[in-house]
Amino acid sequence: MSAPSYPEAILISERTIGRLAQYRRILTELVRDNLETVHSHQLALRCGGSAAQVRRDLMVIGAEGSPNKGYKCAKLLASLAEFLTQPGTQKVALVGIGNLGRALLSYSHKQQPGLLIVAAFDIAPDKTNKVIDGCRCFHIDTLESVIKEQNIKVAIIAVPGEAAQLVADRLAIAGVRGIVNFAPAPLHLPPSVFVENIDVTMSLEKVVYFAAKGTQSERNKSA
Amino acid sequence: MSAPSYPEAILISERTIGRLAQYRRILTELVRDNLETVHSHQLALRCGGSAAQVRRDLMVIGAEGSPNKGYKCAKLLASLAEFLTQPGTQKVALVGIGNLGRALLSYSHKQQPGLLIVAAFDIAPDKTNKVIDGCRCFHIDTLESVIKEQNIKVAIIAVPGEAAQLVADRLAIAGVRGIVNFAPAPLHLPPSVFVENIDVTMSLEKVVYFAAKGTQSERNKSA
DNA sequence: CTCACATTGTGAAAGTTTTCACAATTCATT
DNA sequence: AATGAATTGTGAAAACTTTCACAATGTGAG
Ligand SMILES: NC(=O)c1ccc[n+]([C@@H]2O[C@H](COP(=O)([O-])OP(=O)(O)OC[C@H]3O[C@@H](n4cnc5c(N)ncnc54)[C@H](O)[C@@H]3O)[C@@H](O)[C@H]2O)c1
Ligand SMILES: NC(=O)c1ccc[n+]([C@@H]2O[C@H](COP(=O)([O-])OP(=O)(O)OC[C@H]3O[C@@H](n4cnc5c(N)ncnc54)[C@H](O)[C@@H]3O)[C@@H](O)[C@H]2O)c1
Repeated sequence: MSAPSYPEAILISERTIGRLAQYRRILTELVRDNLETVHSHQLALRCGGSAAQVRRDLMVIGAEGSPNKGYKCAKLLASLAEFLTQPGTQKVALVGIGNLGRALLSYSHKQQPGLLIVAAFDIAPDKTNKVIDGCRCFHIDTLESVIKEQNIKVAIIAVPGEAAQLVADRLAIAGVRGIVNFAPAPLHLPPSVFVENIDVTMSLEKVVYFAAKGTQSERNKSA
Repeated sequence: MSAPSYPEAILISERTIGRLAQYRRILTELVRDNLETVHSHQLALRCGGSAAQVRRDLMVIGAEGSPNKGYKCAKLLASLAEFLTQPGTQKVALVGIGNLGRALLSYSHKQQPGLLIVAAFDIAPDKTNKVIDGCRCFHIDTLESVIKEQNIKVAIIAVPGEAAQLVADRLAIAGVRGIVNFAPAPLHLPPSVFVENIDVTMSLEKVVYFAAKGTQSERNKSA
């Protein structure tokens, strides 16, 4: 017996996972447009990377293309979808129904296959106990019970910076394993919770800097 | 005489610039709270990095701290502000007054010292020729003239993906040198224009992946 | 005044990510 | 069938980023 002692599941970098998600989005379009096959350099063009990088990324999920013909769109899309976990499957919670929160609700709602925000929370009574863009809005007091009831594992934080850590702690205790954080404050959480920060002000300041000084190529990318 | 032939202005990485912007934000708070000095490890805690990294970052702008006492908050803030170009100085344009665009307008408006959105554009007549959150909204047809008139160098794109490249081209021709792009499409522009992509869907998918699989530490960060 | 200590500044090591470059493979055409 | 052109898969190099670790340096206590 003894656990098979896997070759220690090769861990895949955050960067690579992000790009794989992009490839999925692109392939969804290609398949919709009835494209049969696609070359690495075409994918590179559509995501802003290099062909070599596309091939390397696809290597990690064991995708196979054929020389001179490239990758089969449908097959590759299926591989990516399986690898990344089906979209639409994951239920997402939103905390903070302010200006940004409402934009995200309308966005989630519109996305075709995308991730779905199924519950939103706020502390302001006038924002709760209603349905916005098809999503039920609850008072923050019910956060734990709703998250557990619906077995939600992913959340988005869109509350003011001062409230972010408190909200994050509660989410983590309620069982959330991954958070997208829009508040400009670092979250201190156990490493079992994955956090992705989106800091719009920081991005703007970067752009201001490089717009003023000489630019720095528009390489790499994305949040 | 002869131009001093600078030691070839050491080019500073995008990552570092982003963190310097974070330090500035943190220091603004510290100064507001009348803190005299700050240690590298305190800054690290408040931005989610390591003390060594903070020191290395500050090194590139030639900041000086004193052993055992750390950095002088006021002086460091001044150095950062000078290095990054004064905030509030830079005028920003917004293209796309949809759900996200309006959230950004209200945000810009609220930010204390922050970057200021001074002109917004949309193609829909019902969104233009009014003032939202203190920002004048114009029809997209007037983009070139307004941008040139106000000498705007930085813009935010918040239009649907299909329109993004077209808008970007027009911005670049009008003289914009840096763009924050929220549309999930890569922009192909001359390298003299700096582009920072913020891809919310990609970030969410990353979080979904790492929430499902074992996590990957909440290291590094931000957009 | 001297000592013990906390902290900076930084060269060098370690780690990570991207790019290069090329053999192997497939397909279209002759 | 053989040739040539295009493209994949991937080891190895290059480039870049972070961490380590420690000498140098102020600071405050005794
Ligand atoms: N608006 C933007 O475009 C934008 C862009 C980038 C980042 N952000 C960040 O996103 C966050 C939200 O921004 P916003 O513009 O939507 O602000 P907002 O003030 O419009 O909305 C914040 C919402 O959070 C709610 N809230 C406050 N404390 C709470 C708590 N403890 N629990 C639950 N809900 C609480 C408020 O009632 C409000 O509805 C802020 O941290 C902001 O810095 C906003
Ligand atoms: N809403 C979100 O939370 C969110 C999050 C991440 C990314 N995004 C992306 O940001 C962009 C905008 O999202 P949104 O939710 O605000 O969409 P939206 O449909 O609410 O707004 C888009 C706006 O762009 C305008 N527009 C369309 N074509 C234009 C053109 N050629 N020139 C000028 N204006 C034009 C429309 O009139 C509309 O007002 C999209 O690319 C979306 O994928 C949105």
